[in-house]
Amino acid sequence: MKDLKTIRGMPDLYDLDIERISRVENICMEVFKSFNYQEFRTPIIENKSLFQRSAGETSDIVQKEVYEFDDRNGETLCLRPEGTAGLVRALITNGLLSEEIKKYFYLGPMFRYERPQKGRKRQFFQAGVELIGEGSSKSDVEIILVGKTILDKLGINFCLEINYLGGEESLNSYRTYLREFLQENKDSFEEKLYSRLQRNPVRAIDSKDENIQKVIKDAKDITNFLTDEEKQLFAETVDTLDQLKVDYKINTNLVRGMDYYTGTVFEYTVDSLGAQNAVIGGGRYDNLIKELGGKDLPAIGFALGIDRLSEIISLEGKTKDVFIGYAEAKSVSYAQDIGNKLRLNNGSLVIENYLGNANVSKQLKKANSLGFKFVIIVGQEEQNTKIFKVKNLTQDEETTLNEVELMEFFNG
RNA sequence: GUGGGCGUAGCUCAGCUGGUUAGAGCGCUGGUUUGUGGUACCGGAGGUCGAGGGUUCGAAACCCUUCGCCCACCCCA
Repeated sequence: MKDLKTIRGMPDLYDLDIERISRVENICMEVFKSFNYQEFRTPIIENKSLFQRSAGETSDIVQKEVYEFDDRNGETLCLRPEGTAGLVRALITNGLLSEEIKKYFYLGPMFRYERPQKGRKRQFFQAGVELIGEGSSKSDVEIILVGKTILDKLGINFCLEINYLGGEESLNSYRTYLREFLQENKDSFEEKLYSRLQRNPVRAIDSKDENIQKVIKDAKDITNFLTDEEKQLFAETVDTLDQLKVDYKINTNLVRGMDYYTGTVFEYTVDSLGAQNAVIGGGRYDNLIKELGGKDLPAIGFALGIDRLSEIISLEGKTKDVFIGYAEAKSVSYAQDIGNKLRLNNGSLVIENYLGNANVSKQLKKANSLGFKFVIIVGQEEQNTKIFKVKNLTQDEETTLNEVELMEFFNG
C-alpha cells in the first residue's frame, strides 16, 4: 500500500481545500491583471546552478531544501524552490529585457524539502510579481500596493513591515561589522550555531532564539551603514506610503532569506498562522539580473503564499443554481437538452443534469443536500407540453413556465 | 536535522490497570413515501485498530522498529 500514499508534505487537494486555493488564485490574477502585469509561466524544473547563483550557495534553501536529481545526460536539475530566479532566467533566455519597464506575474507550485508544519508544505503554491527596469521608490510603492490590494480583496487583516537593506557595499560593510560583533561574542554560542551565523550574519538579527537576541540587541542596526543616497531613497518610499495612507511598520531587523535582495524589503504578516506568519514577502533585487548574465537593470517583486492565505480566508457560501432531474429514464436526453439550452443562455449558471438512478423523491433530496437553489423535473409531461415547473428549494415555491419564460427566468 | 503530541469506520472521536463479538455521532445507503426535498422514525453497508516484529493463554491497549500526520525549533511565502 506504500505506493498509494502521497509524498510527505505534498497532500492531494480537493473539496474545500481546492475551493479556497482557487479563490486566492483567482483574486491574485484579477489584481495582477488590473495593475497590467502579464502572466509568465516557466518550467517547474530548472538547472540547480540557477538557484545557487541567485538565492545563494550559502542560503538554507539551496544548501538543504532543494529537491535535486540528475537527468539522463548527467545535468543536475532541481524542482524550483522559488519563482523569481526562473522568471529572470526566462527574460534573459528569451531576450525580453530592454530599457522599457516590464511587469510580469507568475503562479504555480514550488518545492522545498522542509519539515512540514502549519503553513509549510513541501509542495506549496506561490503567486508573485516582478517589476523590472525601474529603481525608484515609485516601483517600490507600486509593488507594495499590489500586495495590499490582494489582501484587502481577500478580507484579511495584516501588518506591513518594511526595511531597507542597502546596496552591495552597504550590505557588505554591515555584514563585516556583524561578523566582527559576533566574533566578540563567540563564547555565547555553540560551535555549530556560531559558524552558521558567521556564514550568514544578517540572519542573526531576526532570529527567534533568545540567546541570539540577547547578544544581538546591542549591535548597531543597518541604518548606520546606509549611504545618504540610500537613506533618501528609503525616505521617499516611506513618504509616499504615508501620502497613500498605507500603514506600515519599519523593522530594521527584517531580512530575507535569499541573498539577492538589496534595498527595500518588506513582508506582509498575519497573526493567525502560527509560526509561519508571513503571507507575502519581497523586495528589491537590483543586482540579480546582471549577475545572472542579463542587462544591468533594477527590479523589485514579491512572492505570496497561496496556500497560507487559503487557510485564513473565509469562504462565502457557494451557490449552485439548477438541478435538472428526470421522471422516466427515457426523458434523460430531453433533460440534457434543456440543461444545455440553459447553459448556452447563461454561461455563469451551475447546472447539474442528474444521471443516477434515484427516483424523483430521492433526486429532490440530493438536490437539496448538494446545495442547489432550483430544481426542474423533466419527464414525458414536460416533453409534451413544453411547460416546466421550477421549484425554489430555499423558499418552497414552484413557478410554472414555458420554454421561453424558462430562459428568461434564468437570465439574470 | 532537533524536540513534543498523535495515528481506531468516509469525517470527528470514545474504547478503564491487557480479557473473548470493535463503539458513538455525523455522512452514505434502503424503507415509511413508484412525479416532489428539508424534519421524524425503522433498517443496512462500511474496520487486517497506520505498517512490521516482539512480550502474553490472550494486544487497539505494553515494548521495539518503521511510515505518516500535527505543532514548535530552524527556515520562509
